[in-house]
Amino acid sequence: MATSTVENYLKEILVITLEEDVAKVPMGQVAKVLGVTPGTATSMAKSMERDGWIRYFPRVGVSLTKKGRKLALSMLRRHRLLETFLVETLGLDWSEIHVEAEELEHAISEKVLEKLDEFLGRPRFDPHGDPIPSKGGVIQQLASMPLSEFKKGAGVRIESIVDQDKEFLHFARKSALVPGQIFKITGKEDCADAITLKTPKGKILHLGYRSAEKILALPCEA
Amino acid sequence: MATSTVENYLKEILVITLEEDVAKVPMGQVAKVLGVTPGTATSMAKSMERDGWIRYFPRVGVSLTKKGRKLALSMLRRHRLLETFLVETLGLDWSEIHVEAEELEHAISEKVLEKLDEFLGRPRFDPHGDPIPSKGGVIQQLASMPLSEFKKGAGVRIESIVDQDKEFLHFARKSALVPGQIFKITGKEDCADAITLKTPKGKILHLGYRSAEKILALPCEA
DNA sequence: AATTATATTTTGACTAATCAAAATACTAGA
DNA sequence: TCTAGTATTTTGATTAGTCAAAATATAATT
Repeated sequence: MATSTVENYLKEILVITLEEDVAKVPMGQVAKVLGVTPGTATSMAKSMERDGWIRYFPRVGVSLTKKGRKLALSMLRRHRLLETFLVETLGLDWSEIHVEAEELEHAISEKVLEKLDEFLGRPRFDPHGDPIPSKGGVIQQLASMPLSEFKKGAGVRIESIVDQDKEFLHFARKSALVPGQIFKITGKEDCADAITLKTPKGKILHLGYRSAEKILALPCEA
Repeated sequence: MATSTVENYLKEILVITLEEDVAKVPMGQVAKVLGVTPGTATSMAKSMERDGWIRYFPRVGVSLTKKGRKLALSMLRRHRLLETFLVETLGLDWSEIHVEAEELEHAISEKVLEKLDEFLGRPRFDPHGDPIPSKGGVIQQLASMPLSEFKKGAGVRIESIVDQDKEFLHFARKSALVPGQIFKITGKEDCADAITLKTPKGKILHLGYRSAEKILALPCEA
């Protein structure tokens, strides 16, 4: 039914809606995340509205219809299950899986996906720590927030890394900034825009705000 | 470089070349296996010649260039490794894997494929019994022939089923007509176009020539 | 050899997805 | 409120892949 281009648009619109908790995503942003010119995004928006995937509000933005959200969630499920497979089963590097899953998600059928899910033991989170939508399209929303927004002294558990940049992911992993890892925020200096973290084992880590904003965490007992 | 449409054309042209051992594949046949009109096949042939994938001889047919053959072999490798994965690892039904692999083969990268190959233990044959081309593009050619061409009394080992029809594959499996299975040809009646097979365990099976032609086998001690 | 049948190619048209660049609408600052 | 800047939409063009149907070439039969 939908082409893989349409699937990509839907998925990205969903991700923005979830991450920023907005109702309508402006065309500029759509164009940016999809790597196309704004004009292209506009014309896609029109044809996707014609086909009932989204609602298009000229000069404002787009939102998903029920049908569109359903497919978008299914794409997100595919993407995250595939990432899990690539890491867990095939042992690919954490920094490589995004691009690979991006391709495979359009080619894998529901049937194969279910078998894969079963094979992986029905995981609920992907290697980045992001929740995998259920088959029925339910996605667990966590109240995580960027590391930069926690107060000094807080205990945090890393939830996910909101950046697909290869180098940054590499750095993150080397620094133990991986989902599940627990830290205590031992220092926070607004003027110097620096945050200091400490693992339970006593290892110390310094981060700038720019980086700290890309790391989502949940409060937890440190 | 190549679109997945081009990849499909190349793979099908290769398969025909291997199976029928011909140098040039006529456009009608290309159109048929790819499920497009003859006109489409012709125009694709021209653009693929322009891009150096094939040689096009008007009113005669097409053949693969070195570059085209290389990619075609790589597609065949992907296809067959994926089929192996779908059966061995995910436990999909033998009759379903062709269509699934057909999609996935265009989306899987060399890197992921190598990891998959390793994970599967570098298999040399797919579930149909067809040889999997090596990474370097070498494909083992076996001197198998259709069941219908063996003489009465001959021992045979099923090599592969040359048919992707779901129903036929289903029937074949139910009748133990699977790669590796050994039979003895206990009867052959040209007029009635019937062949009788017997398993080492004594089970008896009757086949018409139409079906026997679709089953490739190697001679072996029964 | 003439005619018929079959295979192949041409032609003209269409859809999806894209870009560049011009036109337009909105927003925020002076 | 007027203006300058930014975001969005239009316009016109391009490429890949496809079809239907007409035109043409080749092969087969009488």
